[in-house]
Amino acid sequence: MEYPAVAPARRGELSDRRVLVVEDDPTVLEVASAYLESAGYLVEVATDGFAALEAVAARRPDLVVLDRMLPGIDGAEVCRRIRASSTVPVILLTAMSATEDRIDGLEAGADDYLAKPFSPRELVLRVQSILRRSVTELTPEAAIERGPFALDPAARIIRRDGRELALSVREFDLLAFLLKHPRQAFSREQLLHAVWHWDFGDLSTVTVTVRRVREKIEDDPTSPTTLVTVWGVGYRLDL
Amino acid sequence: MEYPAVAPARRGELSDRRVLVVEDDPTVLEVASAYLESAGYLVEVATDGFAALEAVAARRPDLVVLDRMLPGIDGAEVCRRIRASSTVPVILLTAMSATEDRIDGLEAGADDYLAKPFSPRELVLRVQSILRRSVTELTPEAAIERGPFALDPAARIIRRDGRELALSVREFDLLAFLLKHPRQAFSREQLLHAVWHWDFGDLSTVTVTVRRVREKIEDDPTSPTTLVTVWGVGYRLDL
DNA sequence: CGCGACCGTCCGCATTTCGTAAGGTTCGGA
DNA sequence: TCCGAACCTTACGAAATGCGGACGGTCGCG
Repeated sequence: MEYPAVAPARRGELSDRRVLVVEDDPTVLEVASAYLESAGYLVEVATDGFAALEAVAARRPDLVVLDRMLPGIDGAEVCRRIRASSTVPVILLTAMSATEDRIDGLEAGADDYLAKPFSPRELVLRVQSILRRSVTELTPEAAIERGPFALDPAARIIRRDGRELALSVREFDLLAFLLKHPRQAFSREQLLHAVWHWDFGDLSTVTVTVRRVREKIEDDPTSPTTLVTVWGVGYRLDL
Repeated sequence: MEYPAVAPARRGELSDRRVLVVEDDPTVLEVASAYLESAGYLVEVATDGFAALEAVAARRPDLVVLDRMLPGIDGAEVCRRIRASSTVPVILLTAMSATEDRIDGLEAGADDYLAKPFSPRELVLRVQSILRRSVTELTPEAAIERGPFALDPAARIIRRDGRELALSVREFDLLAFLLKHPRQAFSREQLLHAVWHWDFGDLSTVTVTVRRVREKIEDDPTSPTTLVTVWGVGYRLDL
């Protein structure tokens, strides 16, 4: 079996957490964003301190990756101002591993640090580690009600006509994704990427999981009316 | 005395927080108090274990800084007794940086520890870090009534259908947390962080405590209907 | 100093999950 | 009608997951 370049988010944590990356170096920004996205996060970016503060207020990310050295306001100062109005976890990227910076960072209220140059994998690991534990700071995902289906992401429950469906982790994640994007056709590759966070792999994995979901939501699984096949393309959820 | 170069408390946030410092060495006590006060905390002091226990009960501080070496009762022992009746965060001052002490401290229920001789700056930083982290849990806790359960955080009592449950400290903390966040699925790791205040550790600790709580709240603990398992994810309290 | 409560850890077992493969079926174009 | 590709169905088995039981260490109390 083949593995993606970065460890995928853990099961049950595939929810679309938003991470704000604040970095003025385009190269670093590009690399960090790519790795975080491939780990399943929605990445938003800002290239200076003011934009960062605006983004935190407006977009309410679940976590902030913040460069210590920024044009305009200093990173630690940005961190302090974020702290003045928010408890969002902050990972500070420091130029050196000097204790001076570390103390400043602690003082500014950062939750973790990473000395540059840093490994993008390690960044992903730290982000995952913090988000895995966080409970209260996370913005709760909104419940969705569409057609006969009701999705409660926090409880990890999907109901159909009020009855709770007995779904496994994969089945839940797949159906939840489709419920968030109804009436839209997705290829197997797209689903493998969006739900499994795999960059490559056996596409029949998707086929079989679709089959299993159908078994639980279709009145007649042999002729689906809700999770339909789009021939030559993939699948679509009709409501 | 030279005045500490620590960031002052932000207005409206850290003010009014009461920190109890338990330390028999007058010099250390003086220095620590000065730094904490200049950081905006209201500092109260105790010079031995008995006075500390009394102060915790009577003054209900928001955080306790506790020397490991005390005349009379041992610091770790004081910590344990505090834990028996309170969830107030405790920072333990250990004489040496030996891992031995650290383990003892964690076992006694301390939230953090600091090796002596310590930098007063760092002490302030740790205090800030912990109080910021638990700001929501420190706000005066209101009684909650949900379904058949009634939670009285101040008295540390949980009733079910009016009958008081005989819960141990850990069991109480876990059930209380779940009662505060009903119908929401939590991973073991989240629970370990939110209830145990551990950033690492054996996840089976959570599993076992869940089992013990089930024994006391479920009609049939072998097929739970209230504290249910979310397969591949964790646990959820349904009411 | 023994007894029980508490609590973290560990082990064996049962169950569930899920990727993979293999063979059958359907679809659409020529 | 024929054919290949796309899709479906089923089954298998390794791995993951959860659970009960038990053990040992610590602490409180008589």
